[in-house]
Amino acid sequence: MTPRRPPAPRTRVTRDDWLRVARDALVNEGVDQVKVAVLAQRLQVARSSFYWYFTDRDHLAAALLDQWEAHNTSAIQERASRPATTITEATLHVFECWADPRLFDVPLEFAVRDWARRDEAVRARLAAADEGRIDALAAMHRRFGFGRKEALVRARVQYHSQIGLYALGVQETHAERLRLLPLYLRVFAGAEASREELREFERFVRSIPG
Amino acid sequence: MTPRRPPAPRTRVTRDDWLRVARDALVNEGVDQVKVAVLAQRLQVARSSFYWYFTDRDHLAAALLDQWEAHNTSAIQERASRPATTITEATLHVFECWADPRLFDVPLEFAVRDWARRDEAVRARLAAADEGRIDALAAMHRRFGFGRKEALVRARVQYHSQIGLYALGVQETHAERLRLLPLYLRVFAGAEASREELREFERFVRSIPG
DNA sequence: CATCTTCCGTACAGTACTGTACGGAAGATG
DNA sequence: CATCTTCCGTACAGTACTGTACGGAAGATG
Repeated sequence: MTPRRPPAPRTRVTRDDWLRVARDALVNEGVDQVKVAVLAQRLQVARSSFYWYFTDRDHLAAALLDQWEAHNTSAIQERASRPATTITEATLHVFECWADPRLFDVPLEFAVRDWARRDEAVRARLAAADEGRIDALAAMHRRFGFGRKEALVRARVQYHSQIGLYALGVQETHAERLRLLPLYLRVFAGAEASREELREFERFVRSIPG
Repeated sequence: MTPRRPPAPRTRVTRDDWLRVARDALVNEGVDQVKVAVLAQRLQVARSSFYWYFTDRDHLAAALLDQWEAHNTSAIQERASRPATTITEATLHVFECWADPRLFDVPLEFAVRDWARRDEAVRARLAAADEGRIDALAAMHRRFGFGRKEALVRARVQYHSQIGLYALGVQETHAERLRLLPLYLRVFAGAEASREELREFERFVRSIPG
């Protein structure tokens, strides 16, 4: 009846493989391009494998969102709440998130933001995340004597500015980042960083691989 | 042969109609959802009408980009180069762009940014636009005595912060915007705005319809 | 090594699009 | 009012996807 097939190398893939290529497609091509057929081709496997791990496309989308939330949301809050003796030192702690791609997955963050603009449920999750992050930054400023309103404004400016920087897709080198650092701190923190604080941050930046 | 059709109301559409629904689809659903079949249905017309005005989808995409460039790029540069006696007054001029949706089409701006993340040619046009806008803001700061480096940083912070604010999809009311205005100015311009300047901007905001 | 479980290849049915061909309707023009 | 031009309806061919059905391969298990 059915002619015997050649032994075939049998490239099996895991659920994580599907998630990984889905994340890449989301980041590089947008949520509309996260297509089962396309991912299957990239994984060199039949689409039916997908339907073993996920019920449908919506199920995959939910899994991608869970991954984003678990990774990016805590990074900022952790750094913002870390003990510091000056506002500039505290601000530099937060800067570590922006400097180290392992702490904050920028491409994924923006893919989710694009996605949110077209999906009500995603939008709600994202708004909650933004609020939590800004609250953490505002609390940080308040610990260094800023009033409630000014702390909120400074938190917003800092967060918006960073998100905006990413939104523009600016590719600053580490060198330029360090060169302009004192000026950024003057604007964001309203104070001058000490030599030691700057040196400490520079050490951190140099320790980032890549 | 062919049975006579009922007279049919004949809803004809123009090239601008196609562009309008395409813009709306781009803004609300992303470039991947700008589909001839969908737009035709929204216009209640056959798809063949589209192919009368445009050669294909790519041609429509180019027309959308032209429209964006013509509208949004000049608004900021015009306000940034307008004469002013203080840095706060100059900054408030630029703020008019962010306050008045007629001057700067925010939804379209962000739809184009999403699009650029996935399309090389769009990315290049967007990068050129960003650079031109920031240059205009930096030149504005230099006119008020800031050094070259600090003028650039202040231009960036202001522009990035605004783009970031939009990226977050923050919906500030005019009232809140006005309430926090002096604080934003202190951060961006590094100076206090005069009562008269604030009152002038408030008048502008109140004159915006809607 | 017989059976069980996990995963995937193939095939099918259905949907949603793109672009082309062509004829004809309706208004514009002399 | 005959002809011309502009635009659109219908029909067709082709492509790219989604989700389901089912059988079977390959490793896991006793």
